[in-house]
Amino acid sequence: MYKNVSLSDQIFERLEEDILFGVYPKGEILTELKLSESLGVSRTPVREALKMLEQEHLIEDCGKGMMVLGITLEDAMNIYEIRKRIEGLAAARCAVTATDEQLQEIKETVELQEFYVSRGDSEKIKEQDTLFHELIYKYSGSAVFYDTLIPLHRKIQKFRKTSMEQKSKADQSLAEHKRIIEALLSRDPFKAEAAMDEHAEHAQFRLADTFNVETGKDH
Amino acid sequence: MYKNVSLSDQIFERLEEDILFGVYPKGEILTELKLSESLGVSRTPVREALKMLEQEHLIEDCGKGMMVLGITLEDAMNIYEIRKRIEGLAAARCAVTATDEQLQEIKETVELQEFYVSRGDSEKIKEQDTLFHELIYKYSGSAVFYDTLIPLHRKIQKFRKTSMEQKSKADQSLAEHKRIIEALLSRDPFKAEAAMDEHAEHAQFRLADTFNVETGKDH
DNA sequence: ACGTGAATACTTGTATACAATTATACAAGT
DNA sequence: ACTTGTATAATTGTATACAAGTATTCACGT
Repeated sequence: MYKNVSLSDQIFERLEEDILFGVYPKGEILTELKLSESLGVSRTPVREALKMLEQEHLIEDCGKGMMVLGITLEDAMNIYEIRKRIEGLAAARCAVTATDEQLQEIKETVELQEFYVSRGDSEKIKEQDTLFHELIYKYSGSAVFYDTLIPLHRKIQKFRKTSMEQKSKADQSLAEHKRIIEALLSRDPFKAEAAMDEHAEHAQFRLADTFNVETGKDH
Repeated sequence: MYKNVSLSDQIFERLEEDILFGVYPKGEILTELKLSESLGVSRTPVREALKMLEQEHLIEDCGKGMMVLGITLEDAMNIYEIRKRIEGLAAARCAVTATDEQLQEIKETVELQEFYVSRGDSEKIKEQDTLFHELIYKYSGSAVFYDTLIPLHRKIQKFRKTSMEQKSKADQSLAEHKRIIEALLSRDPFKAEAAMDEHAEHAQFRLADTFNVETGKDH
């Protein structure tokens, strides 16, 4: 399920990160030829990587190459609106369907996150946060949750990392993860759903606070 | 935003439909060479089509080719669980952000749907149903909703079509679409959200009834 | 100065060739 | 009968060649 060994995949991951972290700013135009030359490979794997980025809606064909779209703060807020509504469900399913070993795997990410929070390493915190959520999607018992939530969660990694640079926010996030893993370990889908819903809600607040956005209501 | 002209895209659409409708049953193995020969094209576009199908999780690399996964009834039920939670939000946004022309475009699909319901043409009903929902995603004001909901809605088209073969269910669905477009035209996000949420809920019931599934609760 | 049109360069889509990996079949030894 | 090793076949990953379409440039006429 998770092999990223081919050149195409490597290039995809690299470009995805570069786009999400602004190395290639919005509006920049990427062409197969230039990328293949700068990366020292042929057009074929570059082309496949661009196809994947296009499917993720991070770039767009603009006639003279692929234009970088990237992720706006507004996109991120909308992603949280969606996550608030379905991550709890995924967590509830996970509480019921995951094996004990899988729950231990999730627990491990919380412990590592605690370690990195004590060190103030926001990059590593973000990594464990990513793993925590992705494992819950993975063990939710249906690929539908995984496939739907993974791209959303991946796309906001830059914003998540920035939030984690504030100690108080990193502490809050960790505390919420602890409540979630506790609910999962006690096999309580209701508690897991509630804890995850609250986590998503708070994470959105933290994002809004970090970037001084009006949280507001949807309508 | 919507150009599907290249061979890759044509092959993708054809294979996607064939997989979703069971022409290629679950477990069947597709190889680039065989497909390229049977379609009379080179491996390159076939390869790209397979990459897209893999990203949509409809096929999976199994070492000796790509194995067809397809969509199970359980997947479809999970997709409805997700749609129930976020389609209402998309509709609410649409009520606020869509232009009058765009709303007319949506209304048009309801009128065509009514025509096809009177004829009992389930294929055409499904097509207009698809268009109705996809336009709402599209005019929801954020690509995030579109990108998230489109693959989910596409994947269950076979189940939607089967449901629409029963006159009573087609009538119900049409009536619900009418309520939604009415709310959209009155620019009422709350009514639009409520009407869409109810529609998704009922559509799930109709699916469950059609295939004799326990609707149950999530947990 | 401005529009028009042709030539040019750029970019992608597709086909094909080749290399490398992996699966398969089959034979030999225990 | 079962494993092991080897040869063979199948399959994909990557590079490259070529064609077609599209944008750009620049010269020319007005």
